[in-house]
Amino acid sequence: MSGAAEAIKPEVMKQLFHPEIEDVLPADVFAALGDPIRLGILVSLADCDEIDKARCGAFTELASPSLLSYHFAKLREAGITRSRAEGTVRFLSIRREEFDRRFPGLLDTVIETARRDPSVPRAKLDV
Amino acid sequence: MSGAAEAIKPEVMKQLFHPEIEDVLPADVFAALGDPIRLGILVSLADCDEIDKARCGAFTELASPSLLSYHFAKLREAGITRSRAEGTVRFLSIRREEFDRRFPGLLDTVIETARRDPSVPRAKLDV
DNA sequence: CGACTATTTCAATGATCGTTGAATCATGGG
DNA sequence: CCCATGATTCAACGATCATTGAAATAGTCG
Repeated sequence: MSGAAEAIKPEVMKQLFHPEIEDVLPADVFAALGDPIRLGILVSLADCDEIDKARCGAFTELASPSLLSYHFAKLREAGITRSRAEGTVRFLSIRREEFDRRFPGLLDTVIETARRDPSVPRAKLDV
Repeated sequence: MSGAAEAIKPEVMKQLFHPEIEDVLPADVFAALGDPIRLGILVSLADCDEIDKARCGAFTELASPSLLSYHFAKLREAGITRSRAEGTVRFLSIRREEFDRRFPGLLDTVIETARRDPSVPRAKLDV
Protein backbone atom coordinates (compact mmCIF):
# COMPACT_ATOMS: atom_id res chain seq x y z
CA MET A 1 0.00 0.00 0.00
CA SER A 2 2.15 2.82 -1.28
CA GLY A 3 0.61 6.22 -1.01
CA ALA A 4 1.11 9.76 0.17
CA ALA A 5 3.00 8.51 3.17
CA GLU A 6 6.43 9.31 1.70
CA ALA A 7 7.10 12.53 3.56
CA ILE A 8 6.61 11.12 7.02
CA LYS A 9 7.58 13.39 9.85
CA PRO A 10 9.63 11.23 12.20
CA GLU A 11 8.04 12.36 15.44
CA VAL A 12 4.40 12.35 14.33
CA MET A 13 2.61 9.22 15.35
CA LYS A 14 -0.64 8.21 13.76
CA GLN A 15 -3.21 10.87 14.54
CA LEU A 16 -6.24 9.77 16.50
CA PHE A 17 -9.63 11.25 15.76
CA HIS A 18 -10.85 14.14 17.92
CA PRO A 19 -14.28 15.59 17.15
CA GLU A 20 -14.88 19.32 16.83
CA ILE A 21 -16.27 20.38 20.16
CA GLU A 22 -19.35 21.94 18.54
CA ASP A 23 -20.24 18.58 17.02
CA VAL A 24 -20.37 16.86 20.39
CA LEU A 25 -23.89 16.11 21.62
CA PRO A 26 -24.96 15.95 25.27
CA ALA A 27 -26.35 12.45 24.95
CA ASP A 28 -23.02 11.20 23.59
CA VAL A 29 -21.16 12.82 26.46
CA PHE A 30 -23.39 11.16 29.04
CA ALA A 31 -23.15 7.84 27.27
CA ALA A 32 -19.36 8.12 27.46
CA LEU A 33 -19.63 8.83 31.17
CA GLY A 34 -21.88 5.84 31.73
CA ASP A 35 -19.15 3.39 32.67
CA PRO A 36 -17.24 3.11 35.96
CA ILE A 37 -13.88 2.56 34.32
CA ARG A 38 -14.26 5.68 32.20
CA LEU A 39 -15.37 7.68 35.22
CA GLY A 40 -12.27 6.32 36.96
CA ILE A 41 -10.05 7.50 34.12
CA LEU A 42 -11.68 10.91 34.27
CA VAL A 43 -11.31 11.51 38.00
CA SER A 44 -7.77 10.14 37.96
CA LEU A 45 -6.99 12.62 35.20
CA ALA A 46 -8.66 15.44 37.07
CA ASP A 47 -6.86 14.61 40.31
CA CYS A 48 -3.50 14.83 38.56
CA ASP A 49 -2.77 18.21 37.08
CA GLU A 50 0.82 17.32 36.21
CA ILE A 51 0.57 16.89 32.46
CA ASP A 52 3.38 14.38 32.12
CA LYS A 53 2.02 12.00 34.73
CA ALA A 54 -1.00 11.04 32.69
CA ARG A 55 0.49 8.74 30.12
CA CYS A 56 -1.81 5.94 29.05
CA GLY A 57 0.28 3.28 30.73
CA ALA A 58 -0.34 4.85 34.12
CA PHE A 59 -3.90 3.57 34.24
CA THR A 60 -3.16 -0.13 34.30
CA GLU A 61 -4.75 -0.50 37.72
CA LEU A 62 -8.09 0.15 36.07
CA ALA A 63 -8.05 -2.38 33.25
CA SER A 64 -5.90 -4.26 30.74
CA PRO A 65 -4.02 -2.16 28.12
CA SER A 66 -6.33 -3.27 25.37
CA LEU A 67 -9.48 -2.49 27.31
CA LEU A 68 -8.05 0.85 28.42
CA SER A 69 -7.43 1.75 24.79
CA TYR A 70 -11.07 1.03 24.06
CA HIS A 71 -12.24 3.28 26.90
CA PHE A 72 -9.76 6.01 25.97
CA ALA A 73 -11.30 6.05 22.53
CA LYS A 74 -14.80 6.43 23.96
CA LEU A 75 -13.80 9.42 26.04
CA ARG A 76 -11.86 10.93 23.16
CA GLU A 77 -14.68 10.48 20.64
CA ALA A 78 -17.08 12.11 23.08
CA GLY A 79 -14.89 15.22 23.10
CA ILE A 80 -13.93 14.84 26.75
CA THR A 81 -10.26 13.98 26.47
CA ARG A 82 -7.36 14.54 24.11
CA SER A 83 -4.63 12.02 23.30
CA ARG A 84 -1.24 13.47 22.47
CA ALA A 85 1.61 11.30 21.27
CA GLU A 86 5.15 11.97 22.39
CA GLY A 87 7.72 9.51 21.21
CA THR A 88 6.68 6.05 22.18
CA VAL A 89 4.27 7.27 24.80
CA ARG A 90 0.80 8.76 24.67
CA PHE A 91 -0.49 11.32 27.14
CA LEU A 92 -4.09 11.89 28.06
CA SER A 93 -5.61 15.18 29.07
CA ILE A 94 -9.02 16.70 29.60
CA ARG A 95 -10.20 19.13 26.91
CA ARG A 96 -10.95 21.62 29.64
CA GLU A 97 -11.39 25.04 28.05
CA GLU A 98 -13.17 23.77 24.95
CA PHE A 99 -15.45 21.48 26.87
CA ASP A 100 -16.28 24.10 29.48
CA ARG A 101 -17.16 26.54 26.73
CA ARG A 102 -19.41 23.97 25.07
CA PHE A 103 -21.04 22.66 28.27
CA PRO A 104 -20.46 25.22 31.03
CA GLY A 105 -20.18 23.77 34.50
CA LEU A 106 -20.84 20.21 33.44
CA LEU A 107 -17.37 18.76 33.80
CA ASP A 108 -16.83 20.18 37.29
CA THR A 109 -20.06 18.68 38.54
CA VAL A 110 -19.46 15.35 36.86
CA ILE A 111 -15.93 15.05 38.26
CA GLU A 112 -17.09 16.07 41.72
CA THR A 113 -19.89 13.50 41.55
CA ALA A 114 -17.54 10.74 40.47
CA ARG A 115 -14.83 11.76 42.93
CA ARG A 116 -17.22 11.50 45.86
CA ASP A 117 -18.37 8.00 45.02
CA PRO A 118 -16.54 4.88 46.16
CA SER A 119 -17.83 2.88 43.23
CA VAL A 120 -15.54 4.84 40.91
CA PRO A 121 -12.06 3.29 40.77
CA ARG A 122 -8.87 5.38 40.77
CA ALA A 123 -5.43 5.11 39.29
CA LYS A 124 -2.48 6.52 41.17
CA LEU A 125 -0.75 8.64 38.57
CA ASP A 126 1.93 9.95 40.94
CA VAL A 127 5.39 8.84 39.83
CA MET B 1 -59.16 22.14 40.20
CA SER B 2 -56.28 19.85 40.67
CA GLY B 3 -56.12 17.04 43.20
CA ALA B 4 -59.73 15.99 42.90
CA ALA B 5 -58.80 12.36 43.48
CA GLU B 6 -56.89 13.23 46.62
CA ALA B 7 -59.45 11.93 49.09
CA ILE B 8 -60.22 8.66 47.40
CA LYS B 9 -57.70 5.84 47.36
CA PRO B 10 -59.52 3.23 45.32
CA GLU B 11 -56.98 0.56 44.64
CA VAL B 12 -53.28 0.29 44.22
CA MET B 13 -52.01 -0.30 40.74
CA LYS B 14 -49.07 -2.55 40.26
CA GLN B 15 -46.09 -0.95 41.93
CA LEU B 16 -43.13 -0.17 39.73
CA PHE B 17 -39.63 -0.64 41.09
CA HIS B 18 -37.82 2.42 42.43
CA PRO B 19 -34.28 1.91 43.76
CA GLU B 20 -33.17 3.30 47.10
CA ILE B 21 -31.34 6.50 46.28
CA GLU B 22 -28.22 5.34 48.15
CA ASP B 23 -28.00 2.30 45.89
CA VAL B 24 -27.83 4.41 42.74
CA LEU B 25 -24.38 4.59 41.17
CA PRO B 26 -23.02 7.52 39.17
CA ALA B 27 -22.21 5.38 36.14
CA ASP B 28 -25.81 4.14 36.03
CA VAL B 29 -27.12 7.68 36.21
CA PHE B 30 -24.95 8.81 33.32
CA ALA B 31 -25.87 5.74 31.30
CA ALA B 32 -29.53 6.63 31.81
CA LEU B 33 -28.82 10.16 30.59
CA GLY B 34 -27.02 8.87 27.52
CA ASP B 35 -29.98 8.98 25.18
CA PRO B 36 -31.61 12.00 23.53
CA ILE B 37 -35.18 10.84 24.15
CA ARG B 38 -34.49 10.38 27.86
CA LEU B 39 -32.84 13.79 28.04
CA GLY B 40 -35.93 15.13 26.31
CA ILE B 41 -38.19 13.54 28.91
CA LEU B 42 -36.05 15.02 31.66
CA VAL B 43 -36.01 18.60 30.40
CA SER B 44 -39.70 18.45 29.56
CA LEU B 45 -40.33 17.32 33.11
CA ALA B 46 -38.09 20.03 34.50
CA ASP B 47 -39.74 22.72 32.38
CA CYS B 48 -43.15 21.79 33.70
CA ASP B 49 -43.56 22.25 37.42
CA GLU B 50 -47.28 21.54 37.38
CA ILE B 51 -47.39 18.06 38.84
CA ASP B 52 -50.57 16.96 37.10
CA LYS B 53 -49.39 17.91 33.63
CA ALA B 54 -46.71 15.26 33.51
CA ARG B 55 -48.76 12.18 32.88
CA CYS B 56 -47.00 9.59 30.76
CA GLY B 57 -49.33 10.11 27.83
CA ALA B 58 -48.19 13.73 27.51
CA PHE B 59 -44.85 12.71 26.01
CA THR B 60 -46.15 11.15 22.82
CA GLU B 61 -44.34 13.72 20.70
CA LEU B 62 -41.08 12.11 21.74
CA ALA B 63 -41.76 8.45 20.92
CA SER B 64 -44.39 5.72 20.71
CA PRO B 65 -46.13 4.69 23.96
CA SER B 66 -44.25 1.43 24.07
CA LEU B 67 -40.87 3.05 23.54
CA LEU B 68 -41.68 5.76 26.06
CA SER B 69 -42.46 3.11 28.63
CA TYR B 70 -39.04 1.61 28.01
CA HIS B 71 -37.31 4.96 28.51
CA PHE B 72 -39.43 5.80 31.56
CA ALA B 73 -38.19 2.57 33.11
CA LYS B 74 -34.56 3.48 32.44
CA LEU B 75 -34.92 6.85 34.13
CA ARG B 76 -36.85 5.32 37.01
CA GLU B 77 -34.37 2.50 37.57
CA ALA B 78 -31.54 5.04 37.61
CA GLY B 79 -33.22 6.84 40.50
CA ILE B 80 -33.89 9.97 38.49
CA THR B 81 -37.66 9.88 38.21
CA ARG B 82 -40.64 8.51 40.08
CA SER B 83 -43.77 7.03 38.55
CA ARG B 84 -46.95 7.47 40.53
CA ALA B 85 -50.20 5.80 39.49
CA GLU B 86 -53.50 7.54 39.87
CA GLY B 87 -56.49 5.72 38.54
CA THR B 88 -55.91 4.81 34.97
CA VAL B 89 -53.15 7.35 34.52
CA ARG B 90 -49.51 7.49 35.56
CA PHE B 91 -47.65 10.63 36.49
CA LEU B 92 -43.94 11.18 36.19
CA SER B 93 -41.85 13.37 38.43
CA ILE B 94 -38.21 14.06 39.16
CA ARG B 95 -36.92 12.70 42.49
CA ARG B 96 -35.56 16.14 43.25
CA GLU B 97 -34.76 16.27 46.95
CA GLU B 98 -33.46 12.71 47.20
CA PHE B 99 -31.40 12.96 44.07
CA ASP B 100 -29.95 16.34 45.00
CA ARG B 101 -28.97 14.96 48.38
CA ARG B 102 -27.26 11.97 46.75
CA PHE B 103 -25.59 13.89 43.91
CA PRO B 104 -25.52 17.59 44.84
CA GLY B 105 -25.70 19.96 41.92
CA LEU B 106 -25.71 17.26 39.28
CA LEU B 107 -29.31 17.43 38.15
CA ASP B 108 -29.30 21.20 37.76
CA THR B 109 -26.23 21.10 35.56
CA VAL B 110 -27.50 18.17 33.53
CA ILE B 111 -30.87 19.78 32.92
CA GLU B 112 -29.26 23.08 32.01
CA THR B 113 -26.93 21.31 29.61
CA ALA B 114 -29.76 19.43 27.95
CA ARG B 115 -32.05 22.47 27.89
CA ARG B 116 -29.46 24.54 26.03
CA ASP B 117 -28.95 21.98 23.28
CA PRO B 118 -31.13 21.80 20.19
CA SER B 119 -30.43 18.09 19.76
CA VAL B 120 -32.59 17.37 22.80
CA PRO B 121 -36.27 17.06 21.85
CA ARG B 122 -39.08 18.50 23.92
CA ALA B 123 -42.64 17.60 24.76
CA LYS B 124 -45.20 20.33 25.34
CA LEU B 125 -46.83 19.28 28.57
CA ASP B 126 -49.19 22.25 28.74
CA VAL B 127 -52.70 20.86 28.57
C1' DC C 1 19.57 -3.82 12.07
C1' DG C 2 16.72 -6.15 15.75
C1' DA C 3 15.01 -6.52 20.31
C1' DC C 4 12.06 -3.93 23.25
C1' DT C 5 8.32 -1.12 24.98
C1' DA C 6 4.01 1.37 24.68
C1' DT C 7 -0.19 1.49 22.62
C1' DT C 8 -3.70 0.47 19.28
C1' DT C 9 -6.27 -2.68 16.36
C1' DC C 10 -8.65 -6.96 15.23
C1' DA C 11 -11.62 -10.84 15.78
C1' DA C 12 -14.59 -13.07 18.59
C1' DT C 13 -17.77 -13.59 22.55
C1' DG C 14 -22.00 -12.74 25.11
C1' DA C 15 -24.68 -9.00 27.08
C1' DT C 16 -27.33 -5.09 26.70
C1' DC C 17 -29.38 -1.40 23.89
C1' DG C 18 -33.06 1.11 21.16
C1' DT C 19 -36.90 0.18 18.40
C1' DT C 20 -41.21 -1.95 16.58
C1' DG C 21 -45.67 -3.95 16.84
C1' DA C 22 -48.74 -7.05 18.96
C1' DA C 23 -50.50 -8.68 23.29
C1' DT C 24 -51.63 -7.86 28.00
C1' DC C 25 -53.13 -5.62 32.19
C1' DA C 26 -55.48 -2.29 35.10
C1' DT C 27 -59.02 1.05 35.69
C1' DG C 28 -63.19 3.79 34.95
C1' DG C 29 -67.67 4.35 32.60
C1' DG C 30 -71.62 3.12 29.98
C1' DC D 1 -70.69 -6.82 32.63
C1' DC D 2 -68.22 -5.34 28.51
C1' DC D 3 -65.83 -1.95 26.38
C1' DA D 4 -62.71 1.96 25.88
C1' DT D 5 -58.45 4.02 27.53
C1' DG D 6 -53.75 4.54 29.44
C1' DA D 7 -49.82 2.30 30.07
C1' DT D 8 -46.72 -1.72 30.56
C1' DT D 9 -44.95 -6.14 28.86
C1' DC D 10 -43.32 -9.43 25.47
C1' DA D 11 -41.00 -11.22 21.48
C1' DA D 12 -38.23 -10.18 18.05
C1' DC D 13 -34.59 -7.63 15.39
C1' DG D 14 -30.18 -5.56 14.31
C1' DA D 15 -26.82 -2.50 16.53
C1' DT D 16 -23.74 -1.42 19.80
C1' DC D 17 -21.43 -2.54 24.16
C1' DA D 18 -17.65 -4.29 27.39
C1' DT D 19 -14.31 -7.66 27.57
C1' DT D 20 -10.55 -10.89 26.18
C1' DG D 21 -6.43 -12.30 24.01
C1' DA D 22 -3.63 -12.31 20.02
C1' DA D 23 -1.65 -9.58 16.40
C1' DA D 24 -0.13 -5.30 14.41
C1' DT D 25 2.03 -0.70 14.66
C1' DA D 26 5.13 3.01 16.05
C1' DG D 27 9.01 4.79 18.20
C1' DT D 28 13.57 4.03 21.10
C1' DC D 29 17.85 2.29 22.02
C1' DG D 30 21.64 -1.13 22.10
